[in-house]
Amino acid sequence: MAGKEKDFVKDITDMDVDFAQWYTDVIKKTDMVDYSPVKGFMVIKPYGYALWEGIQSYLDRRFKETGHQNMYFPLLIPESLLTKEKEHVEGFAPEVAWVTHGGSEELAERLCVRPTSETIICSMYAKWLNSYRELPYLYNQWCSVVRWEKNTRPFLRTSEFLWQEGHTLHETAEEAERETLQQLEIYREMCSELLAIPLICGRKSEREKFAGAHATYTIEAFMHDGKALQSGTSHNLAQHFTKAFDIKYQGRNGELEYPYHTSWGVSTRLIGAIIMVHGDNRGLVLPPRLAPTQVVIVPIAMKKEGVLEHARALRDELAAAGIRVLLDDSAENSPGWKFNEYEMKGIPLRLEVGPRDIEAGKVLYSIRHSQEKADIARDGAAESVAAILDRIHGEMYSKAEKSMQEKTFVVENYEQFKKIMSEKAGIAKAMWCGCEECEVKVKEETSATIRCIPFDQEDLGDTCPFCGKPAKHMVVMGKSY
RNA sequence: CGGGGUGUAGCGCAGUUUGGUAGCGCAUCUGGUUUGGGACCAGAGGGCCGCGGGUUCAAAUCCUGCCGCCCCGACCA
Repeated sequence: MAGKEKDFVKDITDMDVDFAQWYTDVIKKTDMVDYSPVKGFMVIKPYGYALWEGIQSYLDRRFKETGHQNMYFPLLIPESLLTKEKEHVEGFAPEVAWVTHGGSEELAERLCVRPTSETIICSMYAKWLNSYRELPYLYNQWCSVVRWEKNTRPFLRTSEFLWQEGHTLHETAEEAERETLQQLEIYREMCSELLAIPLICGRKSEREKFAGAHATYTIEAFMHDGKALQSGTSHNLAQHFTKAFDIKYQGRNGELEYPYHTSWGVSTRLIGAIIMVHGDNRGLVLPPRLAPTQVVIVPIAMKKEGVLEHARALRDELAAAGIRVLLDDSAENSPGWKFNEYEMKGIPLRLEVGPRDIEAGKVLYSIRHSQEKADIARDGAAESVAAILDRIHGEMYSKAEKSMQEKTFVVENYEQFKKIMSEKAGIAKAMWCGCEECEVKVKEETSATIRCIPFDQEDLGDTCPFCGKPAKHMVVMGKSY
């Protein structure tokens, strides 16, 4: 870059100089969110919300294909319900918002704004479930939850966030475990197929698991700066809540039984992952299958005869082929301005048509993530564009995967691990003894945590590099958001 | 809750040290010329200088109390 004029506008902080500021610049400049009058509560504007809608429509289809139905449970939960499962209330109490008054009258029992809905849902399930014939219960809800966070950042951690939470009941422990893993797999496929984000999937340590869970499984994504982002979780809750809430049914043998329970969710945090995995110094880079606009057409020298007509015909042809296309024929801004604007907004593919291209029977294209520029024939443009979009998805996934590999290292000893964690974040693969003291010590000294015990185990040695005891599992560690 | 920063036009900022007519860039509006990497000319509109006290002939500027927001930690999707 030295001595060479940048061909884009420098309104965005360099991501390698100040990644946090880069992130804030990107979401503000691309008009995805705005700060509201209440700290930690954000307005999600159309461009940000459209991404959530894309995620919703993919997942909603997958949930329904696997037999789940949507329901809606109330926003407010009586305190007496929240406190029924001991570990759960201890985990969530510090960050719960309370409703204490109705109008000017103080309530006899205060009500919490749901931080998650296990308790209210279990109280209803207890009322409804009678027989094994009704199982499994396969329900999901799309809603928002509130957790009074101390440190908030748009999408990554906000006091209110949008999510979906699935809550299912099953006859057997095996069936519940299968459901838990099946939903995690749907999340993994969503990240891979829709968001072009590679993941490390696995189980959370006892210390990191959900408050009240028997086992928590996670999809961990890794951001440009090397930090991990827990991007979705699926919990096997066993009978912890069903016993606490006295959910019983008459089983096949006539006895009263407690069902096995799962819950799983992803949130608008995924939007933060998209930004921080794919973004660059020009701004946002959106994966083509999710991008609200996949292709933008910028006409050049619009007033020259035939240019606009040509551009409109091209747009109509692409739209008819099912491509989400925008023709920017506004006269207010120059082509250069439009190039920068749509690159900042992360539109995967740009087409340019001007008098020269029309004469040559060609269309110029520019790929957002790679800056690749070339041309395609005007005839059959829709097919070519569809093929390019498909190629972009694969390239973006590979690029993210490569970047993940570059950040990954094997922990040989604690000193080396400490050194790497203090210099930069990274994805550390290590053997681990399985004891919590070791985990806590590493966290206190380096702020890195066990992100998960990956399903894909590797044998890296016999001893835990942190304490020297015999190793039990291979774990992935790192700093996280 | 600790540490750092910041608050002036819709947005981004200068002005505060040393008190004296509230400014710049972008955006907006009008008219015209332009268009292959953020075009140009001419004109116009827009302010409780975060809020409350105080000092002073005079406060964006000095003193004082409060509040908001951002970033970094501890806690968490």
